Amino acid sequence: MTLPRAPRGRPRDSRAHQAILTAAAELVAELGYAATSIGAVAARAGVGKDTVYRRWSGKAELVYEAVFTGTEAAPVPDTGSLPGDLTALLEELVQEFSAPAAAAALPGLLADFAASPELQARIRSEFLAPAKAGLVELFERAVQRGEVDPGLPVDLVLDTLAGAIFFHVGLVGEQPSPRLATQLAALVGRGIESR
Amino acid sequence: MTLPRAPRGRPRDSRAHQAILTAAAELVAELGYAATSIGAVAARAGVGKDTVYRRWSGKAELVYEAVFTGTEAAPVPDTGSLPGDLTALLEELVQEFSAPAAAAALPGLLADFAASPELQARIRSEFLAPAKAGLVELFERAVQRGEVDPGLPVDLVLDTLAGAIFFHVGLVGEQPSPRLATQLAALVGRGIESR
Amino acid sequence: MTLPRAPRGRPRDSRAHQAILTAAAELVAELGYAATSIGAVAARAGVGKDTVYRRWSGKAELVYEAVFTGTEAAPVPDTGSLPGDLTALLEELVQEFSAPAAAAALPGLLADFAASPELQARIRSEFLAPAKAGLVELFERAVQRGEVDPGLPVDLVLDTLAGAIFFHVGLVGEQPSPRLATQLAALVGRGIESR
Amino acid sequence: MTLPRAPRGRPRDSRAHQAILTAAAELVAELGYAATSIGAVAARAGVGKDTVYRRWSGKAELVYEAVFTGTEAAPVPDTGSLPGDLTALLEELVQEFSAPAAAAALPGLLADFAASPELQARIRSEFLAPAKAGLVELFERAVQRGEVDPGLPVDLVLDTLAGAIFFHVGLVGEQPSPRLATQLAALVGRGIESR
DNA sequence: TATTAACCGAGACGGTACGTCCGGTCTTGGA
DNA sequence: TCCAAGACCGGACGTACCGTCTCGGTTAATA
Repeated sequence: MTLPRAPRGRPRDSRAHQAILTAAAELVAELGYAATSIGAVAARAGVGKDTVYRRWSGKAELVYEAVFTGTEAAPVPDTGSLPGDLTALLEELVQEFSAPAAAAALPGLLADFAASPELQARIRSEFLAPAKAGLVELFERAVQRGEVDPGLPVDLVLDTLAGAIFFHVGLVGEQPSPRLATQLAALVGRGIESR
Repeated sequence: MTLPRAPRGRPRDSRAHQAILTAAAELVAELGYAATSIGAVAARAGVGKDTVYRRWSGKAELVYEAVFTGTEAAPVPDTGSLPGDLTALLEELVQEFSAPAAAAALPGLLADFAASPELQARIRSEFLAPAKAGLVELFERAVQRGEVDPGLPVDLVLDTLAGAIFFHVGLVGEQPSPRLATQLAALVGRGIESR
Repeated sequence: MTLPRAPRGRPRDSRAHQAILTAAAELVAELGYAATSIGAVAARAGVGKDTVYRRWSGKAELVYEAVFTGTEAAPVPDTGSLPGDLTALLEELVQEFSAPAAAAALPGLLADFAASPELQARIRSEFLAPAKAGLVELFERAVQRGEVDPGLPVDLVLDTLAGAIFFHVGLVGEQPSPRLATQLAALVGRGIESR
Repeated sequence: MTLPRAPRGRPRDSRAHQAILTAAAELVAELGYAATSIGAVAARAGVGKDTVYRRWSGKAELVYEAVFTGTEAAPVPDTGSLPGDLTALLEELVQEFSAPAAAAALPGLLADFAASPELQARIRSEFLAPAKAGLVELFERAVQRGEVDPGLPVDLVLDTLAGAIFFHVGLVGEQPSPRLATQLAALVGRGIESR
């Protein structure tokens, strides 16, 4: 157990914290991920570079938190049918991935995460694990309704959904078609339904 | 018509060209994409930096050619059935994406390509367009056999297949399961077959 | 009035400052001015290149300070006679110009200074102006003793003395004859004395 | 003995020779010595770089010939008196040194010559030796007229005259005062006359 | 109330890579 | 053998960031 470690000295300034996140999200949206530097984020936030490094280990962690942690974890959709649930889930995912800052950050972010085992583990546990849990819940209900068979390769389905959207958003660079979620839900939904 | 533009002056040395590509592929496999610098590639190839910049505009273009252009364009599979064709196609794709240098390069490469409109266009026309053409051919045969309906969203299927594999390879960082191609072919194959 | 401009942030490291100057002087003496690069100076000083560029705008300014600013401004000689004063002044000047680092640096330094209006102004105000002031003082005493007439072209005399020594040292490249100062003092001294 | 070595193959193109010299003089006058590169000279002359290197060993030799060899060796002045001869000689020297291309080239040229023993020797033998010969001739006449004593340190006088003008032209960067030659002739003339 | 520890902004630190430029050489096809 | 063109290797340039460190100064909780 880690003791709570009663904090001594001056406590961290939460306004600085927020200012850094805001500055990071803005700069990523304006300049892109690669052209966003820690120094520039600190300068825009009116903060020293150390104040950034004291809280985040690097650009990837900072931008990840700035861009993807604002989103409230939406409840797992429950529309009563697998296609409906999938469509709802994907619409959410599409929306999250195609927000300006997110779309600008995603490819670079993924590259930095992929290059570091520690970050890879973090992304798996903090981003993919909850998503997988939601997907599992959704599938369990579909199994009970007889729509899919148990034993689905959930990881594969998750990689497929996320990968499809990422590839589309990352390599097109424009707002994704509004039908993307529907089409993808249909494609994958039929791919996994029982027969 | 593009004029042949009679070449003048000393022609470019094809051994230098090849040495650079080899050095780039090796360094990416050894150090990863981010830690590979143009200067280091030039040094290992025994070449001046200018000789690299004369041929490629930057790291992304160079590594892309070094890692993905060696592969011979395999013929579109024709096994007689949609699932067979898809599986064959995906096995090829999985193999190409999970070669050591390719797996090490992919995330960073995709990030750099996504960050530049010019490179984005190149990847679309040189990598995705041929793949789409192959997929179209494959689907046309499946339509004639009655396995799928005409009017498939081929782009979406392509993004789905490539995205799924990329996401899997990029975020796991290990050799992909040998069943990946089969499972994905089954998933997507069933998703698009006519009924 | 220049505001004191309260310094903020980490102060500059005076050991780095000194190490750079020492390294620059050594390299100029060893390799010559042209073969001395900022990068090599930084490396020998154990310092990043930025640390050099933060203090000096280029090689000329750095080497000038490294080679000519160590010298204490010697007091204007006062031997009681014009020939004595001139000889003493010139012996000092010869000694300063023919120190190994100075002799190696002078021609290149002069070339770089001559090529830039800003540097030209600096050399005029920081090097020539004090020398001229000393010469004026020396001449004023000689005028009072009746040795020279007032209204001497001091600038011309200064250019003549410095130019003669520079030309000799720069184009011979060896230790100047010990009689150089004496001979030159005699030549110019007689040239300006009143009759 | 070196044989005349009957030339074989295509003879050198003398128009190229002249075009290179002209281009070099122009570029030095326009951009200064340091900013003039062999490549740029070749390009402006419409010539390959090798054609330059085939005739000159480097920038210093080329610019020296381009800037200082056009001048016809003026005859040694013979006005009948030492002051007159000196003034005439110096007016010529001032004019030669302060021509636009010469003034722009001199400091850099001197630096490159000083940095190389071979070039130093060339400048001594090709530039200073003839000048010294002229000075000797001039002084011999003055000795016969009883104006100066034999045994003058001719080298020192030459360094003084040339150094004074060089220092003045190089560090002022403007057209020298028209009185420069007169003043300097008076100064040095009185310095060496017999009494 | 005084001490102390962690915070803060600023900016210098040693390093590394960038992409450009030039030097001097070499290699084409053609004159 | 020369020529124009231009590629070759090497190396310096000056800039930008990285992540760390060092200032003077601030802000609480502890003693």
